[in-house]
Amino acid sequence: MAGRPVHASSPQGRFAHGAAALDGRVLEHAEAYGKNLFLRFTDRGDGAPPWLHVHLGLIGAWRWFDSAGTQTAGRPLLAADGANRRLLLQAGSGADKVSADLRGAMTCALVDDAQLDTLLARLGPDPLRVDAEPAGGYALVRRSGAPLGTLLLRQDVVAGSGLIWRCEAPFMAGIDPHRPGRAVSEPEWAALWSHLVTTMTAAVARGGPVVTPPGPAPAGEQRFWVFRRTGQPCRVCATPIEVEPMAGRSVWWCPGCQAA
DNA sequence: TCCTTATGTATAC
DNA sequence: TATACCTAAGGAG
Repeated sequence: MAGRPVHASSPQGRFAHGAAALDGRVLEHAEAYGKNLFLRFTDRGDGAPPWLHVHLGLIGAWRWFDSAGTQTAGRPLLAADGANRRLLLQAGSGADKVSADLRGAMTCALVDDAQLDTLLARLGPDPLRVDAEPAGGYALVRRSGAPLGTLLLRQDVVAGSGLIWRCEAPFMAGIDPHRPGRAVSEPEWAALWSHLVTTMTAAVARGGPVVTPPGPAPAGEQRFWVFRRTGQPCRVCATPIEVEPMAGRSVWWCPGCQAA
């Protein structure tokens, strides 16, 4: 949609004011920082903020449709209806028309440059960005007594990391997620970061879902080293994968491969 | 039809 | 640490 005027509406009504402020403006570009998506729209001179900030949270999703109304991307919606559309963006006309349907997002708001700066200031290095500086994340890790598995959920440590990565990255680096941050060495952090860059980049290239172990996986299948593999044998050493609550959510790890 | 779960985070204790 | 919030799918009854 970039470079084209966009028709915006909020069929659900929850974002009606914002959609009205966006309607008809040209989308200049889209950029992601961690889990946050920012869309910049041209200034129409009416004082409306330039940025649309979207965070999908736990359940949000974008779904894309072509001019015929056929879904072309995003998780299929079985019981399709327009009632829960937070934001509907449409660009082009005739056969070139495309639509993006946003549902269930945790955040969908217009922000100005200052608010954007505030949001970005809370984010640490993003493994998917070439300008990322992982040392900033390590500075927080090395002076924290919190477990690595907890630190890897913090967006100021690694922007974009989440439950999958807080399990998979420690496995790939051979570190027990219970290990306190201050006991993670600089080379170990470098290894964690390298694994995050490689696997997150691969996930984006694949268009998801995420696949961390090397080797072929059937289209649409998710394969992980430890994530949600409670009791199953480790793919490396066959030790049963363990699970336990950490920071209010589950953490999975291999007691055989991951050094305390 | 109801209940649970989901790759997240802000806020109130 | 608990809970609220948003939506949709799958399973139990």
